[in-house]
Amino acid sequence: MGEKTQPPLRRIYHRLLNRFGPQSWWPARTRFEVMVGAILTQNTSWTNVEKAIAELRRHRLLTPGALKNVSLKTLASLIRPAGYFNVKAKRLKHFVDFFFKEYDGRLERMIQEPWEDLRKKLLSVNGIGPETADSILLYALEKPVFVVDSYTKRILSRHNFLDPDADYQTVQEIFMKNLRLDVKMFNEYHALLVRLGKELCKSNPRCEVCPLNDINFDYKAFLEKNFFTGFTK
DNA sequence: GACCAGGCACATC
DNA sequence: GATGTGCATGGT
Repeated sequence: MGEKTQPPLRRIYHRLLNRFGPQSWWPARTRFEVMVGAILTQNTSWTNVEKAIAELRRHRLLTPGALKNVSLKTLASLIRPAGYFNVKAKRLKHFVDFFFKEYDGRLERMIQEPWEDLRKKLLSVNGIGPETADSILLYALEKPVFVVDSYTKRILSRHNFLDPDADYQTVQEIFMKNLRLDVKMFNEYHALLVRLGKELCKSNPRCEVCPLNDINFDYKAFLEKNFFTGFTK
């Protein structure tokens, strides 16, 4: 595709907020629960994750200590509804092991670390990639990091602000170099993009009713380009 | 029954 | 470095 112009990030944000209202993320009772949810929701719908979280809660496993002591087998069976349960059970274990090894299982120790250092450490944990790390940083620890996900890319590229296969860091920098590093706003912004993605920007989009439809977006050209090839990006 | 969902690691070229 | 594949359930 041709040259991309800089997306009007403030305008987009206010449009979304005006249309959908505050999303009050992350849906969780504790910081630790946010971190668990961040791993469980990898490539998985939140409704399925909720079922897994409910099971963990029912078994009183939503604390670092309890999760550390439960067997891998039991853990996997409880998080079944979240999908990829064998993989995710290991990932949760890797994460709690890391949490105890680095911070003695104490949130207050983790949260006082500069987020740039913490981010690097999180990324070194097997099973934690950039989106999961940033979700933990922003939503569990309230660090000013912008979370990029597939919806973010899809929405920006549909509106021709982004190459569809731009990498994570490129997309993240668009936001973090052009907005105030504001935890509350980053929280809301990402949640709003997910809301837009779920509601209107799915594989069968109705972009003519998208609240961003007049922001650098040629709906007719979009349809001509994508109608026979699918809308997945 | 196909397709999708708030990714990531690993193999292979 | 780019590209492909396995992981798995539940909703539409």
